[in-house]
Amino acid sequence: MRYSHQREIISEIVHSTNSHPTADWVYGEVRRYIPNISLGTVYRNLKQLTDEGIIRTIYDGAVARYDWNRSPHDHLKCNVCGEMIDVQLPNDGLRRTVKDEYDFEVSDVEITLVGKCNKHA
Amino acid sequence: MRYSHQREIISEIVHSTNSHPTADWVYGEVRRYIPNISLGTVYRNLKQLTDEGIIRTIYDGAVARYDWNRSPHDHLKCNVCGEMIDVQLPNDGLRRTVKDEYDFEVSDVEITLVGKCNKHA
DNA sequence: GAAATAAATAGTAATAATTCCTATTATTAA
DNA sequence: TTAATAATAGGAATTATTACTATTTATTTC
Ligand SMILES: [Mn+2]
Ligand SMILES: [Mn+2]
Ligand SMILES: [Zn+2]
Ligand SMILES: [Zn+2]
Repeated sequence: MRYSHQREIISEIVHSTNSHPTADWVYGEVRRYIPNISLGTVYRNLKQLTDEGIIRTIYDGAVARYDWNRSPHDHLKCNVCGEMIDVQLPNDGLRRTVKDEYDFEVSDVEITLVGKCNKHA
Repeated sequence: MRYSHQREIISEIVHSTNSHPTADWVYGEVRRYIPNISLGTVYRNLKQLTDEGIIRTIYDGAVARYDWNRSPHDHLKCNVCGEMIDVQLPNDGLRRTVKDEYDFEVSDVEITLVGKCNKHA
């Protein structure tokens, strides 16, 4: 994977926010710097960055969102303001439970708690 | 919501399997009983059944799957055979953690553990 | 530093999943 | 039975994403 200006900007933009942006939002931001970039280029690079482990892809319902935070963590999703908040929840218990009770070898834990964030009383 | 034959069959089909089927799979099955049913009807009814609380909609990556099991539960997803297995994991700890540490009011807990099921040694 | 090589791009077409639209049909209440 | 209207089939539209291709650009070689 050789250097490209567009990938560099895309990576910087994803790294600049905690909002877990969608491809479309990233596209809008990149255009401020590269007005004629194509949406396909944004998608291709977001995928490449994910494959290289530079960012993470997460799913919010049916749409993909991108996350600069690669360390294992979970999310709180506020269904009032839509915000996705990073949290680190203990999951050793869960891992052990499924290993013991279901003989299931866990490689990845995905936890999303949906509800109301503290901005709404 | 008044009675419809198509909705009845769709509901029965979702209730007949533990496989968390996609809309397309349900469509294929319903056609064995109602050959000229339309895919739109399948989607509309799956949504209505979800809204009425008769089934649940869950997301596996970007595609919706449907689940007859309405009681709160979690999923193990085997990335070898693709199976989604129902499990009940304790989450009181998680709820309390986010309530205390983030002042976040949880209404729904979504946990998916990805890995390898016991069918693969 | 120019030429050769091939990865990356812009622009656009294609696909997949899902929703919307509308004339017709079927369910239910009177 | 009839009237009111929810639901349907069939197809068009939408949304998110991927694929295609001629051209551009980064990197390597001389
Ligand atoms: Mn995150
Ligand atoms: Mn389930
Ligand atoms: Zn909020
Ligand atoms: Zn398996």
